[in-house]
Amino acid sequence: MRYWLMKSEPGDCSIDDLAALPEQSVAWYGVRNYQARNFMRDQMHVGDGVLFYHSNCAVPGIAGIARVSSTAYPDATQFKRNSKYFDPKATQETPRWFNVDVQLVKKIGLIPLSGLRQHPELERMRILQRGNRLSITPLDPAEWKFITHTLVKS
DNA sequence: GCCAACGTTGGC
DNA sequence: GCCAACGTTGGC
Repeated sequence: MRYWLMKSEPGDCSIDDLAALPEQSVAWYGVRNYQARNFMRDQMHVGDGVLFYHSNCAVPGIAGIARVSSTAYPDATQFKRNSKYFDPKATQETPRWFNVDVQLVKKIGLIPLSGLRQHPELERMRILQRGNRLSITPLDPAEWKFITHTLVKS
């Protein structure tokens, strides 16, 4: 069992968008960074915990709890010529990009980035490091527990 | 909208 | 393989 933080731009797919989807599940397509791809392809398992993070918006922060709901499979958008995620170097035989599915567990009251910074327990989180841009980052179990048990208001 | 930080590209 | 140029990310 591993834990992850996954960024989504709410203008693209917000926590409410996720909640409105069938099965409250979404294919995490569009990742075009090798490190993030490798996390999905090589290290994620069904049932892994996910913090659903809103990035590039007015109040960035953790908006919900989710779970990995599929193993990785080729990202369909890499083959679609009219998609902004189209990759001319990818082929059906040798796909370059992969994604998992992510399913909502529960929406939470937004924990803003500024709030995360208040807690010494979380100071090593990748999301809080200067210059971090990686859209998928692993979480320590202790960080997951602190956030989901202590910060999340039930 | 600004801009620092980072990843990728491509000439050499 | 180096590294300058470029494009993107994402907080502010």
